[in-house]
Amino acid sequence: MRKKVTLKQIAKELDVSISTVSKSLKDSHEISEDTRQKVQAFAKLYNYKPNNIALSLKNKKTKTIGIIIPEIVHHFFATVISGIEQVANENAYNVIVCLSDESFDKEVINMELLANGSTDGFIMSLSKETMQKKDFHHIQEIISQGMPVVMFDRVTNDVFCDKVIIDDQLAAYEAVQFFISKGFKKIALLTTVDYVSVGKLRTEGYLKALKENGIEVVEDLILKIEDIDNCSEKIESLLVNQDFDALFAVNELFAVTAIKLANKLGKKVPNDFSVIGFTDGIISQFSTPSITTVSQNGIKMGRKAAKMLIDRLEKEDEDELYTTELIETELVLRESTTT
Amino acid sequence: MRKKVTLKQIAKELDVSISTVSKSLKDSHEISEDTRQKVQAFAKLYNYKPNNIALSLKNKKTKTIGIIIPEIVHHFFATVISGIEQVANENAYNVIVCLSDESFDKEVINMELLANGSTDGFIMSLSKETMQKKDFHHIQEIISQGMPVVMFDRVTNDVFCDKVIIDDQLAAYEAVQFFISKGFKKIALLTTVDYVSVGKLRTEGYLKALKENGIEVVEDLILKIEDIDNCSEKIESLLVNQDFDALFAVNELFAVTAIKLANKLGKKVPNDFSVIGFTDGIISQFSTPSITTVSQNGIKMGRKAAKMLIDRLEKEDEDELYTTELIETELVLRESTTT
DNA sequence: CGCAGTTGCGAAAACGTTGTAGTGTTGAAA
DNA sequence: TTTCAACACTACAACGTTTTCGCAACTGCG
Repeated sequence: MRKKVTLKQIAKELDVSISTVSKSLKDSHEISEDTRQKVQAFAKLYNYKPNNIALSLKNKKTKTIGIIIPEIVHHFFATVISGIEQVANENAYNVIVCLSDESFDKEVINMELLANGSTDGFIMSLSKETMQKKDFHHIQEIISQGMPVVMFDRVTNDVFCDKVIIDDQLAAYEAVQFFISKGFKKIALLTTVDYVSVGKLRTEGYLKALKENGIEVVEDLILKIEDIDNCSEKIESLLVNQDFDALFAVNELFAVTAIKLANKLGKKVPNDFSVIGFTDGIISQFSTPSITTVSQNGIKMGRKAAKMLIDRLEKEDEDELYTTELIETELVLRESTTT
Repeated sequence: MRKKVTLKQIAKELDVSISTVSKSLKDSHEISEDTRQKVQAFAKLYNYKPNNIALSLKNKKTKTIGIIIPEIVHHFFATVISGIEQVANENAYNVIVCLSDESFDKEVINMELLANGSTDGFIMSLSKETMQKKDFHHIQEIISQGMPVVMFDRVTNDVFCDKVIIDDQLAAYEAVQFFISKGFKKIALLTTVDYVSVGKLRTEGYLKALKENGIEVVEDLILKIEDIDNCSEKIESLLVNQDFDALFAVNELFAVTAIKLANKLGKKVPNDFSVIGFTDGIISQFSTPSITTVSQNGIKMGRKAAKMLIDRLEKEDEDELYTTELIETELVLRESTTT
């Protein structure tokens, strides 16, 4: 076994000082051509690479970004990580990923762990439990220590920091407008409970579109779902008991579940009713019929978040001007809507 | 802004030595009750947490696992990460993720970067390019430096290290056996080019099942696809020109694509032919019809890999006995096969 | 020959932590 | 009165790196 070689060992071997070795490798003019070449040759031979940990300690910089997300087995979050990783890589940063599993405690523990020197900053999306508790002390604490934080997608107004979101309300509004432009008036909504910020905003967009077009809001057409894993029954009862010609779902799981249940009940999408989902994931692309959806560009979101964080890290003067960037969405037309 | 407090600062503030502070916080019996309490109270007040980087440097351990995978926007890899993360968390390890993007160079760069002190070991799945080039020097190098590596899914026999794989050949064999037990004799295969180890093994399982049952191998029923993004044409020509009553695909994308194209051509699954895919991902669950598939338990695979790595890290005596663990697969029956 | 300037290198501090090896004071036993 | 242990604490080295400062030896100039 050939352990990693250090400056000290090279120095000893060549009978020079550590400083000389370090300077030689950095092509310092203080060192004679002769010595420089000798050291460099030796270093190359033994494949010397400086120890990152030592560098981090010395420079008080880790060149590492901490990512805290609720789940990784979720296409949207995976794409965001992918985007972050791209920009991180371009800027010689590493990415360390922690999962909160939608748990407040895990979110706190992970952040505190990483904040103790392991990362230079954070990019995060709040866990459900955190949003419900509205407890953001752990984040405030980290920001107050001078460590930059960028929040994306699931954000809160209670914390001042940079944010990257899509304009959820506008996106939902446009989706519903699309329905209305097709002549649909009875539009159902499948959404989440209100503490999920994005669900709430999308609901607002839905309501706004109806109001602006003078369409009455029918409460029975709005289904707020708490538990995503057991949503079938509720959706089925909506399908059975209500009459509508279009359905807007705030995520793709709701959309595909509704379509599957409709099939079971002998209704056909889009013939009996049209469907628009949210988040352009695998499901929307590959289900039959494929689902028209509000595409939320995760890659772009990740890239933007990473850019914001790195900008702040590399900029010396810390201006307190936090910004919130909006990532544009796009309605991707597929088979679940009539043309 | 309240910067992180260090031992030195506490020592200065309380007018004691750094050692005293360190020992007080560790409840050393060398320190008087009085001093201990004073220090601990102060540390708590200022929310002292030891600096991970300094600890890493001192202990020559980072408590961090490096993960190198080809892609994160891929449900299977996401589940593996999830599994790794679970075990890592249980053992107070962190997880640092790097993406090779299926590129050899990125794989090398990322590994070398992380190997310079950032991680204690690696869990990785080879990039396509690496498998094609059969160049594993970067991995050998890291292992020879005494850093443990665990490979999963896309592995190679050319590197000696711990491995976690599914029995690809057996799994494919069983899937094809299932078809044969249903009376199907004309079984098509959608597979990858041979340098992708899993594709090759699954192909072998297919061939073995046919042979054992005395079924002639028809080359025209076997389609080896190079480029996953442009597979439609080739699959379509298979569907049009060949006649078969069952189709086995080595991943779910091939499976769903075949089903969609069949639909377009007026053929129905499973009425006209049955389909079995590989990898129990989102697509298989939510496509219509949902797809019978060989379930590859990513979580379990990740957990196992993490356990193997951590075991090796925590065990002092390094035995050179590398093992290869097999994760069992399961045929999940859904709508794409006749019952 | 004397002085300043250059060249080539080394010593040491710093980053934050831990643990070993002292050090000085007190009290009790011989 | 001496000796020794116990106590409570401090100094220092070490992990691997970078960088500032200092110190020789040599060069060139007057």
